[in-house]
Amino acid sequence: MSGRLPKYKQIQEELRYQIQQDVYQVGDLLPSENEMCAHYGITRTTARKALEELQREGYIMRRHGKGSVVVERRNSLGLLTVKGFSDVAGKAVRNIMVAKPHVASWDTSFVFTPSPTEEAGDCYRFTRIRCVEDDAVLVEVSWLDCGLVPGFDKQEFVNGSFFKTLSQCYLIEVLGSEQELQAISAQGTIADLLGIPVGSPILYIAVRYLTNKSGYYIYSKLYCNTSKYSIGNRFLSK
Amino acid sequence: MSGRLPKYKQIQEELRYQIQQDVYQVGDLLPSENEMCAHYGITRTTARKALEELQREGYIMRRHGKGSVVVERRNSLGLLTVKGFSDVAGKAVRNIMVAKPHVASWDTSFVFTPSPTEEAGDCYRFTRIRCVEDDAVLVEVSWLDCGLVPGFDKQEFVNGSFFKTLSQCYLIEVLGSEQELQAISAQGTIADLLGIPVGSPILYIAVRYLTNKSGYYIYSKLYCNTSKYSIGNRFLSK
DNA sequence: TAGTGGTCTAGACCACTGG
DNA sequence: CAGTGGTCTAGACCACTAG
Repeated sequence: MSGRLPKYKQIQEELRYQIQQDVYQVGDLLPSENEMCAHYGITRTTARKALEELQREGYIMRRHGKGSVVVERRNSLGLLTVKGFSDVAGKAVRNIMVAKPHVASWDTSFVFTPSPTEEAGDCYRFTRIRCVEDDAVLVEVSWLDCGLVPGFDKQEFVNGSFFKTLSQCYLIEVLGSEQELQAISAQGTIADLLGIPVGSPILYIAVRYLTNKSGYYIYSKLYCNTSKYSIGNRFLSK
Repeated sequence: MSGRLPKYKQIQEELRYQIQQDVYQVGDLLPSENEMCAHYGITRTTARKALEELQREGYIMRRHGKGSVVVERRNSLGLLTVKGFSDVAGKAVRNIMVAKPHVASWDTSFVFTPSPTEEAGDCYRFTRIRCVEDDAVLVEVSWLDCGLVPGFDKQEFVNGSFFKTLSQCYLIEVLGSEQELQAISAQGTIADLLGIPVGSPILYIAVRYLTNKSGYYIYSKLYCNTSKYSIGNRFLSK
């Protein structure tokens, strides 16, 4: 097992949890790097790494000469982070499997063209709807090479999570993703699943996930009704 | 002058330039960390910092035990990086000022509400269109507090760049941004400026830029025609 | 001025990829 | 196996912020 997390990650997650639990509230300063060193018995390099990651995740803002300030978290869809859709702050999220994984052929009408190795064989394909408080906000169609995940159509999802299943059952880790965003008009099935009129503007996101199995990708098409929940994003430079 | 760039930044920019110039092509390996240490006379920490930044920018992909691989750059809008819209790989980008900076009142119909300090006074407002090869793809309406940039309506843009002007004339640095994305239908003026039929689905992005002047922000509304150029994005974890 | 984060050095051990 | 990147230590000097 690769098992144990690096120290900086453990500390990062502990701090993130404390922010989520309001131990540190918006505007508060996190402990300084030196205080963290003393508290955890680590060096500044490790403390900094944890804090830099938290900044990248949008939980804090670091200011030279001042410290690490907890920043306001927006009430919008978890977005585009690598692992996809997860937390809409404080709201109940539900997933509905519309079409269970089944063998299909590759869809070619797509921004990302499958690699030749992939296109030669079949793929598994499945469709889910993501709801926030009973509003269907996202239709997600995903597919991946059959060779990558043998028996995937008979495999139960671990905790209902696709990525957890990949990691725990197939040792596949997602290293990153590429996305293309477009505004389009909702058509038949999609409009239907989202419960909106045909022709409504929706956000279409084509995603290609990079995995640790080189040459193999995971593809998703997301159709998102942004009328109630917009897609939030935060970037911090420096 | 704060002037000189840190070593890691210099190296990062040198490598990025070499990738852009095809000195290193897609699929190529960059020099290893140890090779870079020897070549530049630095330590691994510094070399790593440069490479991590390049990875974050989406130029390379780092693989444990293998090296730093140059990855394919997408042919889509420069996107959502902090400094906004810049390079559409290899295409001519042109900006048209539709409405020069002028004094206006705050727009309240907005995802981000101005802070009380801001709302008390007036603001400067201006509108630009961004074209890629003669296609208008983006309408951008920006505004910011009058107190932040005195005389902004009489100020020529440095190199036509809003951010350069802020930095060089007003010592304002952009530290990051928050964005909300939505798919909407194009209405009158916007449809007109983009040269598309009313009702066409477009991408609407509300942006709030964080600056080094605390309490002051810069706001933008982007209306983007994604039918020809989609918005590209890349995330790499770990 | 004291304390903070930003940069950097010079090491070390480990886990992973490839031949 | 040799070489790579991932993590970590124990220092250092500097620029920035705030009282």
